[in-house]
Amino acid sequence: MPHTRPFAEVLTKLRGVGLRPTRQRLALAKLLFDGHDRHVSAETLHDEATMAGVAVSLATVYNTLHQFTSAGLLREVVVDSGRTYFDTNTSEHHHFFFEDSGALQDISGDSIGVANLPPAPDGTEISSVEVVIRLRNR
Amino acid sequence: MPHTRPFAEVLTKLRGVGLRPTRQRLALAKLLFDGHDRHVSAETLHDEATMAGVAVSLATVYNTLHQFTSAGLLREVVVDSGRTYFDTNTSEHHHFFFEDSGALQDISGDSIGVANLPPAPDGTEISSVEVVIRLRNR
DNA sequence: AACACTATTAGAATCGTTCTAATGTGTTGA
DNA sequence: TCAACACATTAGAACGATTCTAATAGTGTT
Repeated sequence: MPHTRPFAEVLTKLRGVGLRPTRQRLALAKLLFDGHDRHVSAETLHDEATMAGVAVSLATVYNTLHQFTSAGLLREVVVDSGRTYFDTNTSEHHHFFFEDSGALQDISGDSIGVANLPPAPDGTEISSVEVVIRLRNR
Repeated sequence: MPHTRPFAEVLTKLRGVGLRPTRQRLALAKLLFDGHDRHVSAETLHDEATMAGVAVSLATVYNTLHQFTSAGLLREVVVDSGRTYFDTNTSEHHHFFFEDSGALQDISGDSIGVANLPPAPDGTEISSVEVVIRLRNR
Protein backbone atom coordinates (compact mmCIF):
# COMPACT_ATOMS: atom_id res chain seq x y z
CA MET A 1 0.00 0.00 0.00
CA PRO A 2 1.20 3.54 -0.69
CA HIS A 3 2.79 5.32 2.19
CA THR A 4 0.88 8.04 3.96
CA ARG A 5 3.81 9.98 5.36
CA PRO A 6 6.40 9.69 2.64
CA PHE A 7 8.57 12.41 4.05
CA ALA A 8 8.99 10.92 7.47
CA GLU A 9 9.37 7.37 6.19
CA VAL A 10 11.98 8.21 3.65
CA LEU A 11 13.84 10.34 6.16
CA THR A 12 13.93 7.47 8.60
CA LYS A 13 15.08 5.14 5.86
CA LEU A 14 18.02 7.33 4.96
CA ARG A 15 18.98 7.93 8.58
CA GLY A 16 18.74 4.21 9.14
CA VAL A 17 21.52 3.50 6.67
CA GLY A 18 23.63 6.48 7.65
CA LEU A 19 23.08 8.61 4.59
CA ARG A 20 22.54 12.31 5.09
CA PRO A 21 19.03 13.26 4.07
CA THR A 22 19.84 15.85 1.44
CA ARG A 23 17.24 17.44 -0.78
CA GLN A 24 18.30 15.26 -3.73
CA ARG A 25 18.43 11.99 -1.86
CA LEU A 26 15.07 12.64 -0.24
CA ALA A 27 13.48 13.41 -3.59
CA LEU A 28 14.92 10.33 -5.28
CA ALA A 29 14.03 8.10 -2.33
CA LYS A 30 10.49 9.39 -2.41
CA LEU A 31 10.21 8.50 -6.07
CA LEU A 32 11.77 5.09 -5.57
CA PHE A 33 10.17 3.91 -2.35
CA ASP A 34 6.60 4.83 -3.05
CA GLY A 35 5.18 1.55 -1.82
CA HIS A 36 5.32 -0.63 -4.88
CA ASP A 37 8.20 -2.46 -6.52
CA ARG A 38 10.06 -0.51 -9.14
CA HIS A 39 12.72 -1.13 -11.75
CA VAL A 40 14.62 1.94 -12.82
CA SER A 41 17.70 2.92 -14.74
CA ALA A 42 19.68 6.05 -13.96
CA GLU A 43 18.26 7.67 -17.04
CA THR A 44 14.61 6.89 -16.28
CA LEU A 45 14.92 8.01 -12.67
CA HIS A 46 16.61 11.21 -13.75
CA ASP A 47 13.81 11.90 -16.21
CA GLU A 48 11.23 11.21 -13.54
CA ALA A 49 12.86 13.58 -11.10
CA THR A 50 13.03 16.26 -13.76
CA MET A 51 9.33 15.77 -14.60
CA ALA A 52 8.52 16.02 -10.92
CA GLY A 53 10.23 19.39 -10.89
CA VAL A 54 13.22 18.26 -8.86
CA ALA A 55 16.55 19.51 -10.14
CA VAL A 56 19.07 16.70 -9.77
CA SER A 57 22.10 16.13 -11.94
CA LEU A 58 22.58 12.81 -13.66
CA ALA A 59 25.83 12.34 -11.75
CA THR A 60 23.95 12.60 -8.49
CA VAL A 61 21.39 10.07 -9.68
CA TYR A 62 24.21 7.63 -10.37
CA ASN A 63 25.88 8.36 -7.04
CA THR A 64 22.63 7.95 -5.19
CA LEU A 65 21.64 4.71 -6.89
CA HIS A 66 25.00 3.21 -6.01
CA GLN A 67 24.86 4.45 -2.44
CA PHE A 68 21.36 3.06 -2.00
CA THR A 69 22.55 -0.23 -3.45
CA SER A 70 25.51 -0.58 -1.11
CA ALA A 71 23.22 0.37 1.75
CA GLY A 72 20.95 -2.53 0.80
CA LEU A 73 18.02 -0.34 -0.13
CA LEU A 74 18.24 -1.37 -3.79
CA ARG A 75 19.41 -4.32 -5.76
CA GLU A 76 21.16 -4.26 -9.10
CA VAL A 77 19.69 -6.45 -11.84
CA VAL A 78 21.76 -7.52 -14.82
CA VAL A 79 19.62 -8.45 -17.80
CA ASP A 80 20.93 -6.23 -20.48
CA SER A 81 24.49 -5.48 -21.34
CA GLY A 82 24.81 -1.78 -21.73
CA ARG A 83 22.10 -0.66 -19.32
CA THR A 84 21.94 -1.09 -15.55
CA TYR A 85 18.66 -1.62 -13.76
CA PHE A 86 17.99 -1.09 -10.08
CA ASP A 87 15.21 -2.91 -8.30
CA THR A 88 13.48 -1.61 -5.18
CA ASN A 89 12.57 -5.18 -4.27
CA THR A 90 15.58 -6.45 -2.35
CA SER A 91 14.06 -9.74 -1.24
CA GLU A 92 14.88 -13.00 -3.00
CA HIS A 93 13.06 -13.14 -6.29
CA HIS A 94 13.59 -13.50 -10.00
CA HIS A 95 12.66 -11.71 -13.22
CA PHE A 96 10.80 -11.79 -16.44
CA PHE A 97 12.61 -9.69 -19.00
CA PHE A 98 10.58 -8.48 -21.97
CA GLU A 99 13.15 -8.41 -24.73
CA ASP A 100 11.05 -6.23 -26.99
CA SER A 101 10.34 -3.43 -24.55
CA GLY A 102 13.23 -3.82 -22.13
CA ALA A 103 10.77 -4.00 -19.22
CA LEU A 104 11.26 -6.12 -16.12
CA GLN A 105 8.70 -7.92 -13.99
CA ASP A 106 9.27 -9.62 -10.66
CA ILE A 107 8.67 -13.30 -10.10
CA SER A 108 8.27 -14.00 -6.42
CA GLY A 109 11.09 -15.99 -4.87
CA ASP A 110 9.01 -18.99 -3.97
CA SER A 111 6.93 -19.28 -7.13
CA ILE A 112 10.04 -20.58 -8.82
CA GLY A 113 12.36 -23.20 -7.45
CA VAL A 114 15.97 -23.85 -8.26
CA ALA A 115 16.81 -27.43 -7.40
CA ASN A 116 20.12 -29.24 -7.09
CA LEU A 117 22.18 -26.13 -6.73
CA PRO A 118 25.73 -27.24 -7.39
CA PRO A 119 28.20 -26.44 -4.63
CA ALA A 120 30.27 -23.29 -4.98
CA PRO A 121 33.74 -24.01 -6.37
CA ASP A 122 36.60 -24.11 -3.87
CA GLY A 123 37.54 -20.81 -2.35
CA THR A 124 34.29 -19.18 -3.33
CA GLU A 125 30.86 -18.70 -1.87
CA ILE A 126 27.55 -18.01 -3.50
CA SER A 127 26.74 -14.35 -3.58
CA SER A 128 23.41 -14.68 -5.37
CA VAL A 129 21.37 -16.92 -7.60
CA GLU A 130 19.55 -15.12 -10.37
CA VAL A 131 17.00 -16.55 -12.72
CA VAL A 132 16.01 -14.51 -15.73
CA ILE A 133 13.24 -15.64 -18.01
CA ARG A 134 13.54 -13.84 -21.31
CA LEU A 135 10.32 -13.25 -23.18
CA ARG A 136 9.63 -12.28 -26.73
CA ASN A 137 6.33 -11.16 -28.17
CA ARG A 138 4.40 -13.90 -29.82
CA MET B 1 38.59 -33.73 -27.52
CA PRO B 2 40.55 -31.33 -29.74
CA HIS B 3 39.87 -31.54 -33.43
CA THR B 4 42.41 -33.05 -35.72
CA ARG B 5 41.50 -31.26 -38.93
CA PRO B 6 40.56 -27.81 -37.73
CA PHE B 7 40.68 -26.30 -41.18
CA ALA B 8 38.23 -28.65 -42.80
CA GLU B 9 35.93 -28.78 -39.81
CA VAL B 10 35.72 -25.06 -39.43
CA LEU B 11 35.23 -24.63 -43.14
CA THR B 12 32.35 -27.06 -43.11
CA LYS B 13 30.90 -25.30 -40.10
CA LEU B 14 30.90 -21.94 -41.85
CA ARG B 15 29.52 -23.36 -45.09
CA GLY B 16 26.86 -25.13 -43.08
CA VAL B 17 25.43 -21.85 -41.84
CA GLY B 18 25.87 -20.03 -45.11
CA LEU B 19 28.74 -17.76 -44.13
CA ARG B 20 31.52 -17.22 -46.62
CA PRO B 21 34.74 -18.69 -45.31
CA THR B 22 36.93 -15.63 -45.35
CA ARG B 23 40.40 -15.53 -43.88
CA GLN B 24 39.15 -13.65 -40.81
CA ARG B 25 36.15 -15.83 -40.12
CA LEU B 26 38.20 -18.98 -40.52
CA ALA B 27 40.83 -17.72 -38.11
CA LEU B 28 38.31 -16.65 -35.50
CA ALA B 29 36.33 -19.87 -35.87
CA LYS B 30 39.49 -21.88 -35.39
CA LEU B 31 40.22 -20.03 -32.17
CA LEU B 32 36.67 -20.37 -30.93
CA PHE B 33 35.79 -23.93 -31.89
CA ASP B 34 38.90 -25.70 -30.75
CA GLY B 35 37.06 -28.52 -29.06
CA HIS B 36 36.42 -27.17 -25.60
CA ASP B 37 33.84 -24.73 -24.31
CA ARG B 38 34.92 -21.13 -24.35
CA HIS B 39 33.65 -17.80 -23.06
CA VAL B 40 35.00 -14.79 -24.87
CA SER B 41 34.37 -11.10 -25.19
CA ALA B 42 35.10 -9.19 -28.38
CA GLU B 43 38.13 -7.69 -26.72
CA THR B 44 39.62 -10.98 -25.52
CA LEU B 45 39.07 -12.69 -28.86
CA HIS B 46 40.62 -9.79 -30.69
CA ASP B 47 43.67 -9.95 -28.43
CA GLU B 48 43.93 -13.68 -28.99
CA ALA B 49 43.79 -13.30 -32.73
CA THR B 50 46.44 -10.62 -32.61
CA MET B 51 48.67 -12.83 -30.45
CA ALA B 52 48.17 -15.66 -32.90
CA GLY B 53 49.47 -13.38 -35.62
CA VAL B 54 46.11 -12.95 -37.36
CA ALA B 55 45.32 -9.40 -38.38
CA VAL B 56 41.64 -8.81 -37.76
CA SER B 57 40.05 -5.50 -36.93
CA LEU B 58 37.96 -5.14 -33.81
CA ALA B 59 34.96 -4.24 -35.97
CA THR B 60 35.27 -7.55 -37.75
CA VAL B 61 35.48 -9.41 -34.46
CA TYR B 62 32.21 -7.78 -33.42
CA ASN B 63 30.59 -8.50 -36.77
CA THR B 64 31.76 -12.09 -36.70
CA LEU B 65 30.64 -12.76 -33.14
CA HIS B 66 27.18 -11.46 -33.98
CA GLN B 67 26.97 -13.42 -37.20
CA PHE B 68 28.04 -16.61 -35.44
CA THR B 69 25.45 -15.93 -32.79
CA SER B 70 22.57 -15.45 -35.23
CA ALA B 71 23.74 -18.56 -37.03
CA GLY B 72 23.44 -20.51 -33.78
CA LEU B 73 27.14 -21.24 -33.49
CA LEU B 74 27.45 -19.08 -30.36
CA ARG B 75 25.26 -17.96 -27.55
CA GLU B 76 25.28 -14.58 -25.85
CA VAL B 77 25.55 -14.57 -22.07
CA VAL B 78 24.51 -11.55 -20.04
CA VAL B 79 26.17 -11.44 -16.64
CA ASP B 80 27.83 -8.11 -16.60
CA SER B 81 26.41 -4.79 -17.66
CA GLY B 82 28.89 -3.14 -19.91
CA ARG B 83 30.58 -6.21 -21.32
CA THR B 84 29.16 -8.90 -23.60
CA TYR B 85 30.24 -12.51 -23.38
CA PHE B 86 29.84 -15.15 -26.04
CA ASP B 87 29.71 -18.84 -25.22
CA THR B 88 30.71 -21.62 -27.61
CA ASN B 89 28.44 -23.97 -25.71
CA THR B 90 25.04 -23.51 -27.28
CA SER B 91 23.26 -26.32 -25.48
CA GLU B 92 20.99 -25.67 -22.52
CA HIS B 93 23.09 -24.89 -19.48
CA HIS B 94 23.74 -22.27 -16.85
CA HIS B 95 26.66 -20.31 -15.41
CA PHE B 96 28.83 -19.62 -12.46
CA PHE B 97 30.07 -16.05 -12.61
CA PHE B 98 33.17 -15.23 -10.61
CA GLU B 99 32.54 -11.65 -9.58
CA ASP B 100 36.14 -11.00 -8.67
CA SER B 101 37.75 -12.12 -11.89
CA GLY B 102 34.88 -11.74 -14.34
CA ALA B 103 35.30 -15.38 -15.40
CA LEU B 104 32.47 -17.68 -16.40
CA GLN B 105 32.08 -21.41 -15.89
CA ASP B 106 29.40 -23.65 -17.35
CA ILE B 107 26.97 -25.60 -15.24
CA SER B 108 25.50 -28.46 -17.23
CA GLY B 109 21.83 -28.07 -18.04
CA ASP B 110 20.66 -31.07 -16.08
CA SER B 111 22.78 -30.65 -12.97
CA ILE B 112 20.51 -27.78 -12.05
CA GLY B 113 16.75 -27.83 -12.14
CA VAL B 114 14.33 -24.97 -12.41
CA ALA B 115 10.98 -26.00 -11.02
CA ASN B 116 7.55 -24.42 -11.25
CA LEU B 117 8.37 -22.21 -14.15
CA PRO B 118 5.62 -19.62 -14.17
CA PRO B 119 3.72 -19.35 -17.45
CA ALA B 120 4.78 -16.66 -19.87
CA PRO B 121 2.57 -13.56 -19.60
CA ASP B 122 -0.10 -13.12 -22.26
CA GLY B 123 1.12 -12.36 -25.72
CA THR B 124 4.64 -13.54 -24.98
CA GLU B 125 6.59 -16.74 -25.14
CA ILE B 126 9.70 -17.84 -23.32
CA SER B 127 12.81 -17.19 -25.30
CA SER B 128 15.25 -18.53 -22.72
CA VAL B 129 15.69 -19.30 -19.05
CA GLU B 130 19.02 -18.29 -17.62
CA VAL B 131 20.37 -19.11 -14.22
CA VAL B 132 23.45 -17.26 -13.05
CA ILE B 133 25.12 -18.16 -9.78
CA ARG B 134 27.31 -15.28 -8.72
CA LEU B 135 30.36 -16.19 -6.68
CA ARG B 136 32.65 -14.13 -4.56
CA ASN B 137 35.99 -15.18 -3.14
CA ARG B 138 35.76 -16.42 0.38
C1' DA C 1 31.30 32.60 12.45
C1' DA C 2 34.78 29.45 11.18
C1' DC C 3 36.07 25.09 10.19
C1' DA C 4 36.18 20.45 8.24
C1' DC C 5 33.67 17.43 5.92
C1' DT C 6 30.36 15.60 2.79
C1' DA C 7 27.36 16.23 -1.34
C1' DT C 8 26.28 18.08 -5.75
C1' DT C 9 27.35 19.65 -10.15
C1' DA C 10 28.65 20.55 -15.22
C1' DG C 11 31.26 18.97 -18.23
C1' DA C 12 35.15 16.19 -19.70
C1' DA C 13 36.80 11.61 -20.05
C1' DT C 14 36.30 6.66 -20.62
C1' DC C 15 34.73 2.31 -22.17
C1' DG C 16 32.49 -0.99 -24.91
C1' DT C 17 30.07 -1.12 -28.96
C1' DT C 18 28.10 0.38 -33.46
C1' DC C 19 28.26 3.05 -37.57
C1' DT C 20 30.18 5.00 -41.89
C1' DA C 21 32.02 5.11 -46.11
C1' DA C 22 35.97 3.54 -48.51
C1' DT C 23 38.59 -0.50 -49.95
C1' DG C 24 39.27 -5.42 -50.53
C1' DT C 25 37.81 -10.39 -51.46
C1' DG C 26 35.06 -14.66 -52.71
C1' DT C 27 32.04 -16.55 -56.01
C1' DT C 28 29.71 -16.95 -60.19
C1' DG C 29 29.14 -17.63 -64.88
C1' DA C 30 30.41 -16.25 -69.55
C1' DT D 1 40.08 -17.37 -66.83
C1' DC D 2 38.56 -13.23 -65.28
C1' DA D 3 35.12 -9.63 -65.10
C1' DA D 4 31.50 -8.27 -62.44
C1' DC D 5 28.88 -8.12 -58.48
C1' DA D 6 27.68 -8.99 -53.95
C1' DC D 7 29.45 -9.44 -49.75
C1' DA D 8 33.27 -8.62 -46.15
C1' DT D 9 36.72 -5.93 -43.91
C1' DT D 10 38.60 -1.84 -42.22
C1' DA D 11 40.07 2.58 -39.74
C1' DG D 12 38.35 5.79 -37.51
C1' DA D 13 34.42 8.54 -36.19
C1' DA D 14 30.30 8.44 -33.53
C1' DC D 15 27.55 6.79 -29.87
C1' DG D 16 25.40 5.89 -25.33
C1' DA D 17 25.94 4.64 -20.73
C1' DT D 18 28.72 5.43 -17.02
C1' DT D 19 32.52 7.39 -14.26
C1' DC D 20 35.67 10.96 -13.20
C1' DT D 21 37.31 15.67 -12.15
C1' DA D 22 37.74 19.71 -10.01
C1' DA D 23 35.02 23.41 -8.53
C1' DT D 24 31.05 24.95 -5.76
C1' DA D 25 27.60 24.43 -2.30
C1' DG D 26 25.65 22.60 1.77
C1' DT D 27 25.87 20.58 6.52
C1' DG D 28 27.10 20.09 11.14
C1' DT D 29 30.07 21.08 15.00
C1' DT D 30 32.51 24.04 17.88
